[in-house]
Amino acid sequence: MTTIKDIEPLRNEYIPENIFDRKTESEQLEQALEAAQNVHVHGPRGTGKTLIVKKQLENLGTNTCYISCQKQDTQYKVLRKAVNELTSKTVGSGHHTSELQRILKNQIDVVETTIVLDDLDFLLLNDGDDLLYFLSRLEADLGLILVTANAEDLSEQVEERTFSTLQPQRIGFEPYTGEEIYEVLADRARKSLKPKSLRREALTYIASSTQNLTLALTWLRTAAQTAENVITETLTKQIRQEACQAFIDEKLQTLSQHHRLLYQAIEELNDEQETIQTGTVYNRYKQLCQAYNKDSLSNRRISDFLKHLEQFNLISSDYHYGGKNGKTREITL
DNA sequence: CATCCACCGGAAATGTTGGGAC
DNA sequence: GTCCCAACATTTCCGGTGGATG
Repeated sequence: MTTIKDIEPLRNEYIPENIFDRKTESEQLEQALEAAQNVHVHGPRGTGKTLIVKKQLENLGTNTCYISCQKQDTQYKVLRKAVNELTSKTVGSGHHTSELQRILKNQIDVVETTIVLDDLDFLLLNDGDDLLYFLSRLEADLGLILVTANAEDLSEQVEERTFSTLQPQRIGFEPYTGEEIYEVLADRARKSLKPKSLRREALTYIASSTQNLTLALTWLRTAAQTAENVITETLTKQIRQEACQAFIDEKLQTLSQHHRLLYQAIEELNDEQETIQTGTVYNRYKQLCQAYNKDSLSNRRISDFLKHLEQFNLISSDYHYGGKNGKTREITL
């Protein structure tokens, strides 16, 4: 016995035919693109940025290219991906960045193009704004959609001259309200679940518990997979932890094993003590590496990895220098 | 007020991988 | 193969940082 008719609409990657929420933002985006303006889309995680942007791409008359900077976190990788997607050429590694720049430029000169850089935070953090500078210098029909979850004001992260050339129009995404979450969940549930397999209160409970649509969907999906034949409020309450865990696992999956060990170290310490400092985290991480027979990375490197976890909202940290406290308090979210 | 703690984060150094030309 | 050259991941080095401590 199962409640699921078609799991697809409950997946995070699913792009529905019709999107009835985020109307204002969609229209803003559409207008900006029609006006050949660059756009900076900003908002917390799980507010539908990626979905809206992808949906807009479908309706665009130009050559388009979607790049997630979570994976493509250097100028070279982004260029390579763009070249591979936009042109007939395929390039591997071992080339000059300038060579890829030239290929891309030639392509864009000929065909009107729109490039999305999703999760641009990661690229900026890892590789600076060299790529943006290059893109801003192209005198061609290139539309840029820059998506960030953390960098609220791009002018602070990007060099003055680059920013002033790009002049991106900023479109802000606010967190979903409980009603909006409810609406979306209900819509997805209609498409994916068998009739009468879902209690209204279950949805209400999820919708009132989180503003993050990705988490809400993961939660509903977990519930659907667990339920015997009907998803009740009680069940959704019961599997809350499990759903959160699934949500976290999904995020960690895109990162390296060292990130996962690091996260595990923080989790363990979080159960044991109140405040956690970087040093103790690093020591625990090293122990875990030993237990799993893995070589550990240096603390300098781990410091960067902690930033990655922060970017994903997996941990939050208070930075304070000096005193007898070094730097961080990590709290699982 | 000087000193120290315990880490931050930039920059250079090192090691690894893959590409193209010969 | 071999040589040289990039990109990239990671390490090494080192100059801060500012409240706590004496």
